[in-house]
Amino acid sequence: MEQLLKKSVVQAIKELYGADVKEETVQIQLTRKDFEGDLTVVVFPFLRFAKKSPEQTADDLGQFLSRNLSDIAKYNVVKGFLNLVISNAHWIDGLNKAYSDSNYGITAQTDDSKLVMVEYSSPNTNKPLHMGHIRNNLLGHSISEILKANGNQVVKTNIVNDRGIHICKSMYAWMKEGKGETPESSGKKGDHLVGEYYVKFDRMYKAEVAGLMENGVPKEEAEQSAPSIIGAREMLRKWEQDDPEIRGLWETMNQWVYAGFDETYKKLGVGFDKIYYESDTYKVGRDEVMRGLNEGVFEKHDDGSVWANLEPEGLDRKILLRSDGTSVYMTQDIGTAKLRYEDYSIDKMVYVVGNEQNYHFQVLSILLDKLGYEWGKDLYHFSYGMVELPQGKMKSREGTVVDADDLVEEMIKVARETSEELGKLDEYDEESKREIHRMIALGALKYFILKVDPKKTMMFNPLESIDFNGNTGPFIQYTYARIQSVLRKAKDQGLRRDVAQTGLQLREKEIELLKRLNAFPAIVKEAGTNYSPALIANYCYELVKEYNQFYHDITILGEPDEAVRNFRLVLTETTGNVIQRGFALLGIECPERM
RNA sequence: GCUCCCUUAGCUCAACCGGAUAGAGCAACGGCCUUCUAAGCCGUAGGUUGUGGGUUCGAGUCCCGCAGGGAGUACCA
Repeated sequence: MEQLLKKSVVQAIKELYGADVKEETVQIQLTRKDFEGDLTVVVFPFLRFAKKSPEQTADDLGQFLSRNLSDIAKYNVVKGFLNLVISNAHWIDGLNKAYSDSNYGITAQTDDSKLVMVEYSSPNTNKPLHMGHIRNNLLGHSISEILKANGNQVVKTNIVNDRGIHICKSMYAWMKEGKGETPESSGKKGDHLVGEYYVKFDRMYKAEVAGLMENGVPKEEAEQSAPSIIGAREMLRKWEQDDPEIRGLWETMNQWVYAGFDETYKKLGVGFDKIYYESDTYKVGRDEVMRGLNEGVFEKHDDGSVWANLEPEGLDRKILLRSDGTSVYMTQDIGTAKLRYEDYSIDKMVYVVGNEQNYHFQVLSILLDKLGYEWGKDLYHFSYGMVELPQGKMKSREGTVVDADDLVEEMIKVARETSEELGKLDEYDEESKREIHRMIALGALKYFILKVDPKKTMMFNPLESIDFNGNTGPFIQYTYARIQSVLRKAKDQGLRRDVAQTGLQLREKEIELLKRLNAFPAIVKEAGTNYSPALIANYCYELVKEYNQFYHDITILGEPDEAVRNFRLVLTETTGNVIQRGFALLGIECPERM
């Protein structure tokens, strides 16, 4: 409709004023609620062609459009805004299409679909996942679903940062103080256990540095010469030299962590098509760096470290290999990228990584370009904002984190309590109840995170917890459950549904709802081009708010006129389908009752 | 120091690449369950969009200055 309208406006300007305007300059927006109408044309841009007042110009256009477009029932002019009222038949026709199309709003993949690889999660294997990782995982999963819904082929990938100084720190502390503790012996989840040793390392290290400083060693020297950091570095060096003992311990501890991560991923409902391990890719990266060095792209310092000089690009120098020959983060990212492009014919590479790494990706892109990869500059860093606590940023080492597993458990507990208080599920067995509580808890958590603009820093206050009323996931799930309840009752009464008649008189709430439903495909597209699950979340909220008003004001099953009742049932079912489809794009499930 | 980002109601967030009188939820107060699920619906109150300029028919949105907050700039990842 909007496309058609734009074309007609262009035509109108030509016929009325003899000027050529581009379709892009035609501004169509939804009419504000305070005015009568559905769509509004902004006429200010055309005044210079019309050489008339805004009101007069709008009126000219209004007359032209209602003559030429049958779906325009009437129009009115307020200042420079032309408000168009679209016919009911048009909206009902749109509803019927949505109702009959089991993929309404979704663009199917085809043979020449683009292949998009989405990297997300990418955890370090030295500590458990926290709230920040949850945001990353949920965004990555949702973005993947949204890209699929826009006709792309998507490969979800995870680069596990399983090697490096960080894991050596946990290993060092475990060797020193672990006394052979394992997940089995302690009953602790593997990632949590390893994380504890990471924290222990930090305490050990800080104590050593403090001790050295008390003995008059300067701070910087103390930080470099503390026994624990030297020990950890030594382990990293041995690891890169394939020392069997170190490799054995490393493998054991990593397995503990993977088992823990798998559990958390499963709970969150996220997954991957292809997993890369830094322990495999860093060598490829190291080879690439050496190649760059030989080709004169990088430079070697006297101490043996290898650097990229990015000063010509207006940036700094960046280290690529340490003086002891070990790799840094950047080294492996180069290798990982190369491997991926060898493994897949990638049209677009998306990195879901926090905005604290903006600089890193700027550099990565330049380095790959320097190494001769033409796709280097096409990497897209989906840069999302941090999750902050009232005390500020989360820090794993200092233990100021909201643990992912704890948070999910807490949410389930609250969901169960709320549910039991309301008592609507009393006649169900424990198993079904647990399943519904889980859906609601995750719905609340996921929606809470995904409804905010990914680019923005967001605040989470653990003390206030996450709401289940108002603009929340459970509110939207509740509406879905309510809809299913109506549909079940309709079925019990033997009511059949069929496409609605277009000639019906409609109530205002019904038209509002129809308009919302009509907008869904455009929202899915917009969410795709903007990489924004938040647009889907906010849309679902507005749709559901609209539906609840309709539900409250207007009877469905009690309507005596069969055609009208049928229309309302179609409207109800379609709303339910759109909610479910929209929520699926967010990775949120909808319970049939709650 | 240098670079980038942020600042909207008491709190958490919206505002469709510059459009009409800046919207929701939470918290507060008041109404609505004999009727399709009250995790709902309706209403009241709450704002000089951090601040000062500029650009134009029109600025929360674009440009410049200032204040406050954050991130990056490591032989950390």
